[in-house]
Amino acid sequence: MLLSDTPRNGSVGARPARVTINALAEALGLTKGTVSRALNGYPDISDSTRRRVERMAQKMGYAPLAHAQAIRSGRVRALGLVLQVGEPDAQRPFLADFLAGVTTAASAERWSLTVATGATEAEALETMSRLIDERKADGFILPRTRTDDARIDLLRGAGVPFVLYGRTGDTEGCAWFDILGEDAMAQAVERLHALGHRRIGYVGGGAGFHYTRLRLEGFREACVRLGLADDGDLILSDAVTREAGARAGTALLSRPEPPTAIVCATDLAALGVCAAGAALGLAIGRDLSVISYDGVPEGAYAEPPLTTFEVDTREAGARLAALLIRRIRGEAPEDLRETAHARLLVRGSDGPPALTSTALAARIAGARTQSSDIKGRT
Amino acid sequence: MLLSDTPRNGSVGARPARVTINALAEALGLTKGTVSRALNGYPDISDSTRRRVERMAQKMGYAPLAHAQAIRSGRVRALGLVLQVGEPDAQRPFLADFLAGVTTAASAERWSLTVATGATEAEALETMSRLIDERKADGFILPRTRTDDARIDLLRGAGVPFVLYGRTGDTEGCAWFDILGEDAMAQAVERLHALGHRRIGYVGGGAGFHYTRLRLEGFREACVRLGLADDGDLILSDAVTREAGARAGTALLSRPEPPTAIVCATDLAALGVCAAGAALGLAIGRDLSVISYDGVPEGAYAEPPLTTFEVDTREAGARLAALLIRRIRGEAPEDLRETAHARLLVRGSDGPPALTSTALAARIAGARTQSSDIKGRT
DNA sequence: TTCGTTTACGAAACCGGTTTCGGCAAGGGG
DNA sequence: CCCCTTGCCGAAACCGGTTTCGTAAACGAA
Repeated sequence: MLLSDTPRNGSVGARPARVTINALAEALGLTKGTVSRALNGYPDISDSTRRRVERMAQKMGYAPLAHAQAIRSGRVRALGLVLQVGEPDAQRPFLADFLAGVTTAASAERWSLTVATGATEAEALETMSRLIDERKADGFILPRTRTDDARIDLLRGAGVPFVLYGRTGDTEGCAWFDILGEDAMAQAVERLHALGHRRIGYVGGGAGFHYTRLRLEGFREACVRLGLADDGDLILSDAVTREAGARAGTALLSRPEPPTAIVCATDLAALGVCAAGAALGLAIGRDLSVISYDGVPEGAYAEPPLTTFEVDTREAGARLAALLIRRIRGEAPEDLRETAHARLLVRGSDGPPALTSTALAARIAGARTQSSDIKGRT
Repeated sequence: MLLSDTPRNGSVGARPARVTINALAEALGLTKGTVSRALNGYPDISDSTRRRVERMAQKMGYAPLAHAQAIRSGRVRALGLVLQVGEPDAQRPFLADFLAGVTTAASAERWSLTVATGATEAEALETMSRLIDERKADGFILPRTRTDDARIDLLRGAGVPFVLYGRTGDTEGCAWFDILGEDAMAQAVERLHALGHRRIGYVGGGAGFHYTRLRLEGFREACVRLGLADDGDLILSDAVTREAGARAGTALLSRPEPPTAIVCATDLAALGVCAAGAALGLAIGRDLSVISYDGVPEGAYAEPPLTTFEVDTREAGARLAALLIRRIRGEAPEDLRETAHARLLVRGSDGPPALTSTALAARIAGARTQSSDIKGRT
């Protein structure tokens, strides 16, 4: 043919030929149809024959080719994952762990993982369509779910199985695994309240992502439950980068009655808040407490190290893979919904308030004057 | 059959049937064999027919199923990538970029990417064998190559195409893409020399990885060329974590004649070196200069931000994918070797030396006494 | 005109599995 | 003893492609 082809078996190291179902059948004195049925649990095969086939398959090291099976069954035994790169993403440092979880769980069932990417949402959708068209995956894991998620619409429409990492608005036909971020946020408030904080600020996550909504709800619920003023002024949103976190932190600390503690929906925002606080001369963990969520590695090396809720991303990947395989095998989505808890990692960024809100406001005002003096001089 | 199967076309949204080569052939009044040959560039098809087939294929949206092609051709149009997780890895923050590069380039040729993981080298090898057995990939990208790499032996033995991200000891049959880390290290030395540094230390990378050897060579070559004392005492190795970097930094700064600048093979080690220097009361960028390599995001937020060599990981992934596809198509490995340069990112961790080595030693000795005083007190 | 080559396509085998169908033999009931 | 099940397996179709082989028609040369 025209396309350049090199037979792989050049020279000496010729690869040993694969054991096919035909070879196996011949060795057993059976037909390949019988062998196939024996291996796939058909009821019209005697137990003795089935055992004989299985033993011989084991002995000869027979493993069916997924793509050969796929031609008839339509299943390639592959999970699909389309990553949307190109926007800030707190989960990115954990990608390797996530992949480890997914692939390990998939391997256990002899499934594999097909990964693709898209720079924008539109591109991700397009990529997903292509993978569906080419049957490169039997189903998809959808990370970073939005309240209103176009990927879900696409897959629902196409009738392709999927499982969410996160929850979403319209749950019909959705299977998912999620960490209860709302519980973590509530727990953060409880902890700060117990430490003596009475004005607690909040810096939320990215707009549109469902976790943002849930975590804010968790924060609010705990505030109400503990009788803390539900002061809308202390709640800011849409901070997923250090820079946005710093802006939000500065804004919160500039309030007439600033919070003595700030809960953040993401570590990156929290690192920004800490930087903003430090820039105002505050000792994080004393003058200002910060608790956040994610467990990014950098948090451990921040000064002070970040108190945060850690997520077992690897386990999440493993659960998602297992759920998706079951979903592809036909189980109802309603039966495939799991949640887990984040684990609090107590480090150095929180503690009893060293100052009251009023005293804090004075300190901050002082720092501002000083810093503008400095600015004036340089 | 026994295995639970749900027809995907439940309810209304039944997926439109795929366009098969048979449907296409029928629409054209040709046989599927002819259509196949027309689409695959066989010479025994007239130009007019070929054009007619291509137009109709376009119109009907025909795209062959990779796994159906694979059954005959043995090619699944998939690249393989086995990640070794579970050990510290400076490249991890860039995994998403790397995958973006690989998958984008692969998609352009209608290839996909199969990802798997292994916790240890043995597990990674086993996983790779499984992928080969099950033909889940036609070839592999090997990241983080070692001077003596077991994966290369495995793939060479099995006759499976591969391409290295990095170079290796025995280059026979190897295709690769690599960044010239040795040039970066040499450039770092030149820069520091030009700034006035005369005693420059070095903290190397992980043992066994080929980049470690190359970067050290680059450092040494530049030192010799510039007439700097090739003082073995100023060279330390095997630091790929912050902690190891801190230990190495402390060790170098404890020398009788400490270096006024330290070049690091990895950013993580450099962050540790900076922390160690700061702990000794040194102003990084003045009392001690540090230049490293990788361009990890945290480097930009360190205090001071790290001067480092940035790698275009996404482009690397794209190049590797393109090279591997060509390799799988039969091109000779010797023709598939590319390199690129890292880009210097001048930030705040380097500058002219504020102190001589002797003065620095005195400062450090002073800091040590003071700190042990403090330790004694607490 | 005739005969040997090309050209260009059809027909069918093939890849490695799965699934349907049909039938033989053993077993059970009348 | 016969008939009807039932159990169990072989035979063959099938999935969606690729590749080989054969051949009719067009073409070129003698």
